[in-house]
Amino acid sequence: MPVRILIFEDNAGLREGLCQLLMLRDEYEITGRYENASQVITLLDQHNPDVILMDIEMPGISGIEAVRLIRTVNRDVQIIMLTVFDDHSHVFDALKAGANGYLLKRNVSDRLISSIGEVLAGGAPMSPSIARLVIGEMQTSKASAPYPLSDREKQILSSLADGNSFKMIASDLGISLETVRTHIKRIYEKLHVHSQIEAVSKAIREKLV
Amino acid sequence: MPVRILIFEDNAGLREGLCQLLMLRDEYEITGRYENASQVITLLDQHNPDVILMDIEMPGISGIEAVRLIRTVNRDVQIIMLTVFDDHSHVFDALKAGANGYLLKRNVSDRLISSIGEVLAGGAPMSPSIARLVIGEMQTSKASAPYPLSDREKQILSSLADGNSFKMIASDLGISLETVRTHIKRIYEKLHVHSQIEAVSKAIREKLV
DNA sequence: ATCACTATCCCCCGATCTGGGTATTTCGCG
DNA sequence: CGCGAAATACCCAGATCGGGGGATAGTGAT
Repeated sequence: MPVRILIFEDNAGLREGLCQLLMLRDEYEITGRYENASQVITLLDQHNPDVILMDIEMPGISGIEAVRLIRTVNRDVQIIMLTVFDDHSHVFDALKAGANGYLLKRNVSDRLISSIGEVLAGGAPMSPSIARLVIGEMQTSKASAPYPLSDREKQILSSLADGNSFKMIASDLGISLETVRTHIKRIYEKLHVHSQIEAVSKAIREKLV
Repeated sequence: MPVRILIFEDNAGLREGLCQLLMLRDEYEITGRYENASQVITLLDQHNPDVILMDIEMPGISGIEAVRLIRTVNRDVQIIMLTVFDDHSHVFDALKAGANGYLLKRNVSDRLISSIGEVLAGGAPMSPSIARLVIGEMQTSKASAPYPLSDREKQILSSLADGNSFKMIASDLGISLETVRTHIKRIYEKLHVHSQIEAVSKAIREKLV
């Protein structure tokens, strides 16, 4: 059985180019090609594709909106974004919406075939710069601030961040309320903050908890 | 100038295999190969590599620890993890520590060469299952619970999360303190929380702000 | 024209937190 | 052995917050 592919791409030249490229191989079947995604849900039912190639910028609804729509009714079809945008927000919005891969158009010619194979094998094909962007996201967590909090202080801070009052923390840890307060005061000094909110917000954002 | 490669891998067989594979190509130069990373900083200085292949499980210090150490002194060398572990915590710890790529040993034979090229070109080579894990991470920021906060409420919540007191929020927005309090009460109801801390912690973690 | 929702404002009271102190014990380090 | 860091505990005064009321006004949908 050939792999069923559905294409959404508003640029007619590129759209036909993609089709040509894929039709060279008989393991692929283009079940449909459209210049916008306004009927995406209906078309999804009609064609029941294995893979969708989705442009982002199209007249009517955007490719990212389309992905969101698709994911409300179908978690299985593999979606590869195919676009010129390599900025942070397009990439993350698309991935959060539920895309499985993200290819820049300039990489399409040499990576499309392998990417379709990869996405069907449970992978997440991405252009190199996109992959770097994605892992860069998780690396931002670190570095900046090695606050010298003691173990006890970290423990109390994280309990505080879970929404516990001083009283609750005290009884959780089996120590006096006043002791909790003393720890909290030192935490404030070390973090250069003056309230629970600031401490918790700083702690969460800088990944101390 | 050949690409200078440094290898840390405790399994002698695999280590030699990697060398054989790379030495087939004269654009690569193995400047060193070691069975543990205990001298990693010294060796880094000595060899000044372009790419490091790093196992995770080694006697002495782990590959992840080694990456952390390397990143304290060098942001430029490209590091590819080479390991059998494909679980969430190994992968994320390694990437957070500063690795640029993550290959499973079972994919090494067919992807090593292309991965080295990719990492040098500013990409982030990953085994397919790893890539899927990574993008799965950002999709967990699930849209499942879109709390129906009004615009004003979101604004106030995010100001609160920045560490502002009710008083500060009131004067920032040019409204009365009591109005801020009313909004806050409604936010608590909608979020099912009972304090600033809980609200802010929930807001940040579910990234409503 | 009524309903639901939003944004605005006010009061009260008790609980909680903040900032300023002081003090004891334990533990590791030189 | 003395020193500092960490953990423990207490007191007080004033600010802030949480939960309970009630109130007016505008907007958009039905």
